Amino acid sequence: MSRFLDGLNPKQREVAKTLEGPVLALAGAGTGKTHTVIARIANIIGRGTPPSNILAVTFTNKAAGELKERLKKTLGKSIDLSEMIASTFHSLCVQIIRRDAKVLGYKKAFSIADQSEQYSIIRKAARHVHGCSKLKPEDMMGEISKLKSRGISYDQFALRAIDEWELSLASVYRKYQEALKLRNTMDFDDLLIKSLELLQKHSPAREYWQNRFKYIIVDEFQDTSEIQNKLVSLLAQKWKNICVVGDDDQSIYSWRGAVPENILNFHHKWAGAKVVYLEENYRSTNNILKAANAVIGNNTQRHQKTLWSSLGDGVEVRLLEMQDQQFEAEYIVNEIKRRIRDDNFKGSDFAVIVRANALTRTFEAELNLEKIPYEVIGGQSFFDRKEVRDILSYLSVVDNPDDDGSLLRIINTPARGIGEKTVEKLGSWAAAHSTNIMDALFKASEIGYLAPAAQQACLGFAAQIRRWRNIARTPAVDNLVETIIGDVDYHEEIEHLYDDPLMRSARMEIAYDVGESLRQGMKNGSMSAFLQDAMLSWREKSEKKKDEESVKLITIHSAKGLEYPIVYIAGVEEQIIPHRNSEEEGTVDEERRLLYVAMTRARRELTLSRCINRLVRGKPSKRDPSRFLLEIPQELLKRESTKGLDDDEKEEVFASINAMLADL
DNA sequence: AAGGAGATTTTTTTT
DNA sequence: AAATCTCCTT
Repeated sequence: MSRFLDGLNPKQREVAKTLEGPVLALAGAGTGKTHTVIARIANIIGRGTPPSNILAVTFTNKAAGELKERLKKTLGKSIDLSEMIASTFHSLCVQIIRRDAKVLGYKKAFSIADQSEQYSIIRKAARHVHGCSKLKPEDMMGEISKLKSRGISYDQFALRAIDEWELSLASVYRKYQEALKLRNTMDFDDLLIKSLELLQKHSPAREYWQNRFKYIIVDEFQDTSEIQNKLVSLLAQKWKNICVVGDDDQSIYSWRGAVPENILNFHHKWAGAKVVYLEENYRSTNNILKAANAVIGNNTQRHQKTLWSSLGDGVEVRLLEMQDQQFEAEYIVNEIKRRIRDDNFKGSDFAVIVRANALTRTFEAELNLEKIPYEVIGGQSFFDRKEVRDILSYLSVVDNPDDDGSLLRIINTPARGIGEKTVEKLGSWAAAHSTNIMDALFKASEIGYLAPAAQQACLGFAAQIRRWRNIARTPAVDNLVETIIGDVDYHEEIEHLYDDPLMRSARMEIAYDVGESLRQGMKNGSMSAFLQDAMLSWREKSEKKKDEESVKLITIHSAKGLEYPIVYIAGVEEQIIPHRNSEEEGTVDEERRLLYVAMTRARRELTLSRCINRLVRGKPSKRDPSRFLLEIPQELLKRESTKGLDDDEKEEVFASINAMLADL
């Protein structure tokens, strides 16, 4: 018996030791899923399989990194895991595509379009399609993305379009794809589609990857899309050693094309699959589980699972009923502060979980005020900052000349006399000569209808780009970011944007940080790889490692898979959860799962909170408690309230709570 | 071309 | 409330 199976319960052991053939592990929240997966992989390697023959697909790149870390600890330093692929579907696909980009008709230095670029392409495409110019690009993008995640091409969609609108959409879809192709760019969906296409049509690629992956593990299988399922099925076709792990109760990404049917039907698709239920929860106390089970029990379409734990009942689940969001934040932050100071807790023991990013604002303000270190996970962050985006666009322009999107972003940032009119002319010239905007920029002198001053500006910028491109081929690429910042006088842009000198230096710092990441990235890959990687994991990369002790502010979606000793779920109100856009039949179930996911993050203490009044987009509004609160047996909830108090009374309540806590 | 006032709209969630 | 867009002036 392998030593890696020690300390697993019988069910977990079943998953970790059944290496041959398909395995489905239905693992409830907190049932030691990751632990089991690690034991399984360690077991595979322990029996002599080289790590390069293993593929572990996780939901985020961060999870992939942690998986490898923990595996390294389990196996010891002597085992080299660098050839084992642990990544998201999207990162895996980038690797598959990069190896055979030419076969697919892309250049190796392809770019990956982020959401804002997707929107801008859609907007442009829709302008010329009858009836679409008024529609919101977000809505169209959503529809198109859904089609793509089901593997439906624009041709297929056009053929079965049932009305005018669908025909128009098909046309936008087509234009969108063509524009991406011209830019040598793929969007997130394309990464999956093109990989699948490659594997289906190009047998050398298929054989290479099928041979390579003798053992495949897919985590969070409930959140895979149709195309992801197809992809992984194809990859596993040769050896059929596929182990999927997931929990239908935690399926919260249907809006991104996830189909829970993948996990519900796995054992039909893979005949003879071993199905294992993991139900013993090692994370939460029974009071928390009882409340969570009560909520999720209201969903009908699910694998019946009942989590239980041997950790005892623990303290009661609380429900705070607060006057407004200001009270809510003060009450919770005050409590956190007190308990850090008096009860020997660290900030990192606490998480405030919310349905939507915007709800973290009040908490941020309050935590700032109380000088408690905190961290917003997800949200707006490093790679989303203008400075980072700008610099990455410069690099992308150097790396992929077809990337019109990035070029347009920085063509006049900082201002260099290439204004709107000029850009428009460059665009039409490029279109007329069926080339990219970069080409137009370089050939500005041939464009007669360009103003002389504009021509000069274009040629000047083109010369700079040429220079950077030469540098990119030399070891001096390590300092390319600094060179660019100097050449374009990016300081000017920053000075222009911010008046506060402190802010200015902070912003410049951010820009230079990209230089550091580039240096790191160049150590083990090309600039293309660095940029592609940045696009796929910018959220995770943005987390500053400084504050291990900080309170976490986090959305439910980002909190999936994580756990915290003490959890507050703020804003448990109608319109928020279930969200106002998800009140139709069928979508409420997913909202319920969201609350379930949030509740099951808690290890020791769980506090739900709702407000009576809340400012919604600047307007005060009366709030109703979430319908899900009524699904929790009331005797499980301990209520605390600041309903209808004025400021003085509020102070009193806080004081008495503090006194009470001090006594404990 | 660039800046600013005023109007308008809005992510729910993320690879 | 905040971010984005429109239109207007310089």
